[in-house]
Amino acid sequence: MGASKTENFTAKQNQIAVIAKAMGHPARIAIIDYLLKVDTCICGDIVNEIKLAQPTISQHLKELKNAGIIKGNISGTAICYCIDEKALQTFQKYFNNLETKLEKKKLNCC
Amino acid sequence: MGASKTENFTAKQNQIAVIAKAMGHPARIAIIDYLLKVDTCICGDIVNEIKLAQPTISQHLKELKNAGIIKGNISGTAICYCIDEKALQTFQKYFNNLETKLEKKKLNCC
DNA sequence: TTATTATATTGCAATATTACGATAAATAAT
DNA sequence: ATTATTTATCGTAATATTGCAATATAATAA
Repeated sequence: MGASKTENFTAKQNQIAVIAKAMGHPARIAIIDYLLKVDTCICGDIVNEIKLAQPTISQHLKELKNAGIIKGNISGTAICYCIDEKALQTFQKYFNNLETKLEKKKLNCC
Repeated sequence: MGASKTENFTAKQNQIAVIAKAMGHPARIAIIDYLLKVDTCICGDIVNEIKLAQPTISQHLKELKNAGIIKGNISGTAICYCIDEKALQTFQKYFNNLETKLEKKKLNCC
C-alpha cells in the first residue's frame, strides 16, 4: 500500500499526525531551529545553513508550509519564511494534555 | 534517494525528528491515545479498537517502541504495552523551549 | 531588453512506509 | 500431546519520501 488509512481515525488524530509528520525529518527540525534562532525572517540562507541542495530545501519548506508550521511572504526576488504559530500551538495543546494524563496515572503500568 | 542525510544534522535534531516521525501517523496517535485512555496496560485489544489488521498494528507498535514512546511486558500469551515517558519528555522539553523562544520574538515577523 | 538573483517545479532514481495475507513462535488450556 | 490464543515475522504490492540535476518562473538590476 504505502498510503495511510486516514478514514479510520478522528480528525484530531489526523491533524496531530500531519503536524508530527512534518516535524519528522531532521532537515525540517533544523529549519525550525534556524527560523527561531535568527531574529529576522529568513529566505534562502537556509540553503547556506543546511547542507542540502536548493530544490531539496524548497521541498522541505513546502511540507512545513502545508502543515501550517511556517508561512512565507514574497519580498522582492526572495521569499521571507517564518514560523506560523497556529499548528505548533495545536500540537502543544495536544501534548500538554497528554503529559497531564500521564502524570495522573503514574505507576499504574508495566 | 529516500534516505535522510542524518549526518548533516545535530544529534538533538535527529533525536527530535525520530520521535516526531514516530508520532507522524494517525494509527500511532490513536494507539497513544488509547494507551492513555485505558487505566490498565493494553495488548491486543488495540487491534479491536483500531480498524487495521493485526500485523499492521504490530508493526506500528514496533515503531513506537523503537522510538522509545512505548514499552512492552510479556504477560502470558499477551504482551502488555504502555507509554514510556522518556521520549515524550525529551520531546516536550524541546517543544516548550521552542514555544518560549517564539513568544519572545512575537511580531518580529512576516 | 538582458542579465542576475532567488525560489519553485519537473523528472527521476533510490529507498522507506504502509498494509495485509500467510505463517511462525510461544505460552496457556484441554 | 493437541489445540487455542496472542503476537511477531516474512514476503510482497502499492504508494510515499528523499534528494538532486535540470529547468522554469518571477522580480529586480544593469
